[in-house]
Parts: sequence; structure tokens; C-alpha cells
Amino acid sequence: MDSLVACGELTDPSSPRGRLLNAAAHLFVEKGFARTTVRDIAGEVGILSGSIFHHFRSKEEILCQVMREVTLFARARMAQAAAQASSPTSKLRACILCELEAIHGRAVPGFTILVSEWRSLSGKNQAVVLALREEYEQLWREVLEEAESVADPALARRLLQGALSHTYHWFRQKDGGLSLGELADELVVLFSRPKPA
Amino acid sequence: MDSLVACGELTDPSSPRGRLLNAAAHLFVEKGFARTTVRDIAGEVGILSGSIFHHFRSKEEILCQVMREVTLFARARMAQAAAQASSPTSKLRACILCELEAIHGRAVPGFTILVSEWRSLSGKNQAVVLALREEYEQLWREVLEEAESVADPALARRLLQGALSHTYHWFRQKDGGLSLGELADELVVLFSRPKPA
DNA sequence: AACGCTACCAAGCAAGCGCTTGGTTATCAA
DNA sequence: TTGATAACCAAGCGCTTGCTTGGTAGCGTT
Repeated sequence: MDSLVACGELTDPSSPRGRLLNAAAHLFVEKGFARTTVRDIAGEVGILSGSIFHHFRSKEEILCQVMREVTLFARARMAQAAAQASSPTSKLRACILCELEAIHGRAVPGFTILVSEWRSLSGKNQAVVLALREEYEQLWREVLEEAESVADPALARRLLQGALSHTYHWFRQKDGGLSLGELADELVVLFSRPKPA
Repeated sequence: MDSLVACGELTDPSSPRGRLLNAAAHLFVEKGFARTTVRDIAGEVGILSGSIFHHFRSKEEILCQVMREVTLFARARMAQAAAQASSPTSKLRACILCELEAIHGRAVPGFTILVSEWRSLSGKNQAVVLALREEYEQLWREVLEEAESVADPALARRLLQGALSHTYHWFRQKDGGLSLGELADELVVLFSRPKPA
């Protein structure tokens, strides 16, 4: 996964720019884009607010770049997870678990803002991220198609995406409770039901 | 449905306060809470920004009151829809369609901000709205229980809620395309599958 | 030693924000 | 006629915001 950094697609997280992007992602998740100030972001990495604009042209560009890198990273991660699975159903399960971990774990910090802060982006920047997002979604549709999901793959993905992203608002990991794996199992059953003969 | 206005639960939409709440709901849906200014709201009903604070103590109180009234209205509307249906499955379908119309139609203006702007509310105000929301959710769980939905009713509701609220971001009514009714049908099939014997 | 480059500071500007204040007008009951 | 009340205006205060400017310290290269 470091290869993405090496080939220049992703920013080195130890570089000043990378540290700013990480801090921003963290704050955007925690407080939302509008309620996060450039002073917050700068403070998180120990510099003054004005210095941010040596690395980014505007606050919105920070959001845009966070979304860009998150999307690229999430796609690479899911492609890898899908490739390792054998059957169509286990592939679907792997992808579902992959997105659940992106939402709830530390696997892909900032993944949730792809949905929650979408409207904080201007039209032009939305187009930039959307183009990358489309590759991610295409992967999903292929996996759903193979697994012979309910309805057509595009619709199934949309319903599934809603169910998954909403888990952010209610799911909490705790001993004895539902685990991410079990939740993934439930969703596989729900969406990959065998069609009546 | 006007009875809620008559008994004082809901604000008369033709009163100054009611017109402000409607304007605010409309703007919050369109631009989001943070990007809507009190000057926007005041301008929409033709008064100056300072005059708003004759009716509300703060901008956040406007959001809170919008959410309060939207929740009460949505609940009354769904209870009526469920009561008119006969079988458990048709009840479920009625509720799903009811929420879809709340999200996409002009039926319950401002319904979507119950999810999208939840975090714009302070903890104290969240508690106020949550108490009302709980009645709405209880109705859902009863309907899902009766329809013998997949998994347990609470989990099914959460997954369903995610799928439904997310439709806001992709569903568009157009000739020849998927209608809200057809979408409701798909979701009924998905969630009310008969359990294997 | 001189240069160029990256990363940052110190100070602050202009605009926009939520909200306050003191006063005016219209309505209606006593 | 008087007085209370609701609805609103006009003006602006105090604060926060994203962002700009001019300058400096450190580092590697030549």
C-alpha cells in the first residue's frame, strides 16, 4: 500500500503536507468541515494558521485533497481485499467488511467525510473527486454482479452504500455486542439472496 | 393533520414564526445549517436579520424547533399511513413509501436535515429531539416486527433507515425511470423476506 | 561564500457572522 | 383615550473567519 506513496499518488504522511492532511481529516470527521477552522488544523500539527497557505491555496483545497487521497487509498485497499477472496460471495463479504472497517476503524481515516462533507465541496472540486470515486464504485458493481445480488448491481450498491455509511451513526464496537464481521454477514445474506428457481 | 396545529403542537405556518420555520427548513435543506445565515432566513420572509431574535433566542433554536416540528409531523403522517394499511407487509410498504415521500417530496419539508444536520445541534437540544424521534422509531420497529423482517427489528430498521436516507443523494424522479413506489416495492422484498422453514 | 528553496512566523486585514439595543408602528382590548 | 403587546426596523457591536503580506531561519548545492 506504500507503493501509492512511492509513485506519488499519495502524500507521504510524515511530510508537512501529509501531516496537515491527516490532521484535517481527523478534525473534519470529528467536528465537520464548517466547524473546523484553519487555526484548528494548524494547531494540531504545531504551526500557525497562516503557514497552512504555504501548502494549500485554500481551506477547501485541503478538503478536496483529503477526499482525493482517501478515495485512492480506499480503492486500493478494497481491490486488494477482493482479489484475495475466492468465491463471489466471499468477495462481496470482503468488500462489505472492507468498507465497514474504513468507516469505523482507523483503516482509512477520513472515509466518512466522503459522504458527510460532500456538499462542502464546490462543483468543480466535486467533479474531481467524483471521477476517482467512480473507479471505486465500478469495482463494487462488478463484485455485486458476480454475486448475483438482489435487483440490479447499481441499485443494490446504492442501497448497500446507504446502509453501510449510516452504520457510522449507530454502530459501536463492544464486548458481547455485534461485531463488524457479524454485521457483514447479515448484509451478505440480505443482498446476495439466491434467486428463486 | 391540521389538528396538530390546532392543539398547539405545531406552529401555524401562516404566522410569522411559522413562516420563519418554513423558510429556515427550506434553506437548511438546500445549503446546510452552517452555510445558511440568519440574514438568509430573514431575507426569505422579507424582514431584517435582527428581527428574527424577536421570535427565537438563537440560530440553533431555529434548527431545534424545525427538527421538533418535522419529527412530530412525520410521526403523525406515518401513523396515519400505517393505520390505513391492512396486512403487515402492506403496512411496511406504506411506511417505506411514507419516508421516501418525506425525503423526496414536498410532504415533510426539512425531513432530511434530521440526519444531515444532527451534529449541528448541541447535546442538550439533541436530547430534546431524540426523545420525540424515539416515538417515531418505535412505530417503525413495531411494523418491522409484524412483517417478520430479516434480522431483529432494531437492526433491520437501522439498515433500512440508512438505505432510505441515502436515496436523497442519488434518486431523481423522471419519466420512465424508477418511481418511489417501485423503489418501495424493491425494499419491501429485500427486508420482509419470509424466513426459511 | 553565495544562492535558492522549503518551511515557517508575526501581524493583521477585510469580510461576514450571530446577536443586541433602542426605538417605531399597527392592532386591539379595556 | 389609553395602555399593553406583537412585530419589526435601523444601526451597529464584538468576535471569528479565511486569507495575505513581508520577512526570516535552516539546509543543501554549487
